[in-house]
Amino acid sequence: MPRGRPRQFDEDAAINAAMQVFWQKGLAATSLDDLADAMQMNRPSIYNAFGGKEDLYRTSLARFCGQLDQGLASTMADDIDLRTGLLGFYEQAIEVYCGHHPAMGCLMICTAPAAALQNPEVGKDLRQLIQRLDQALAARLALAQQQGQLDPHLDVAQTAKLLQATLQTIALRARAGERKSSLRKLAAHAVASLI
Amino acid sequence: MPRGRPRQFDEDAAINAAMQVFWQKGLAATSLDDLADAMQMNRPSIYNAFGGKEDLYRTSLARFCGQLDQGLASTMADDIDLRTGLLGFYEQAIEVYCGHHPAMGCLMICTAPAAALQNPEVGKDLRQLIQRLDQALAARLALAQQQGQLDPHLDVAQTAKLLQATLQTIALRARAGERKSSLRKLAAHAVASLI
DNA sequence: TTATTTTTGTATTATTTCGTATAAAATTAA
DNA sequence: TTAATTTTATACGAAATAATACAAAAATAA
Repeated sequence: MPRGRPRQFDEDAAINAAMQVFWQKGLAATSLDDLADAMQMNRPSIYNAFGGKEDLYRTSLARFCGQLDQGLASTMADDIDLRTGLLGFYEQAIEVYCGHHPAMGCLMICTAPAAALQNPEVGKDLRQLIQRLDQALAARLALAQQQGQLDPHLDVAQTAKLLQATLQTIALRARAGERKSSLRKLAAHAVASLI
Repeated sequence: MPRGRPRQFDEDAAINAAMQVFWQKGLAATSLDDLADAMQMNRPSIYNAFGGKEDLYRTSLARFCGQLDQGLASTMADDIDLRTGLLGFYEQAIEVYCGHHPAMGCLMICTAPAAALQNPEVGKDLRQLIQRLDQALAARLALAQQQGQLDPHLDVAQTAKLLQATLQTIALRARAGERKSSLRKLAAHAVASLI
């Protein structure tokens, strides 16, 4: 047990609350007062527990992408058919991206690019997350190729990038108001035409 | 000739200056002081000539996308081979997206989504611009199909969306620091695998 | 010349936002 | 019980921002 006065907030719940605000408003348009309201904390407590606004944004980003990662790992496990798994991954993403009214798309894809130049650390996060997803998808494609479930001449690295492009367009279109049904059709067409 | 004191600023140059600022910082992180500095105008003149910040952002957005439109029309004219034209369009976009240091990607794709929920008019602009590009690409694909230059079974509407997805991922990756050479490879692979 | 119109530039006011200072509160360690 | 530690909550001050008021400037129209 730590020594001082116990915290009154739950760290997970607080980060989740912050994440919702950032997801809706982006980094720049979110004030610490907005965060304090949503997190039910006062500003000094936020500074003390999480650092400044950018730190908290990056923490939220990491959590959001961690959840997507989990979705990727569960739907696209090596023992699940590649195409089935991919469609499941997109389906899960669509549910997240369209899970609010209005739909908010993806925290990373829809809000981090705007902040990336003003906040170089965010830019670095964005770059790394894109790279990681490219690599994860390429690795899964390479396995399928090895197992003879994929055209052996397919360029897995480039195809992985186009599969991520599909995820990105789903995120953007969701935030722009496109319907789930339309996004599902798009995902299906991407899988069918790319691999 | 209008009656009063003549304007000291050039409207086109002023909008271009504003566009540069929005392109780098996004809507929310840009203040009217930033704009006044870049446009070499004082704030009351900006309000008078262009309305508030959101109006000026939408004006910048329209101009930016108008320029991309021109690029699309010139590179993908009906009398130019579809694949050649598409590659030319992507090449042109890459030059624009990577034309600064650091690269800024696309004003629309990289900054409008973050602002879309707070500023419904921006959301509407985003939605319409995405739709227009889908339609323009689909129309060009349909023509090529009619001329026997494309698999007649290809779903032109869905393929158009994936071609736009390619443009979007190029924009995002450019802003995240990916190199021109890498983006060119991606564009080439997309064209080769999608149509 | 005089009146009218529009832009310009300075100034002003109110609001937001950030970051921190400070003291009280609540816990553990000694 | 006392000291030490950490969080909480209020408050404060500095800076940024928005939006407008107002008078001077520069043009045209009569």
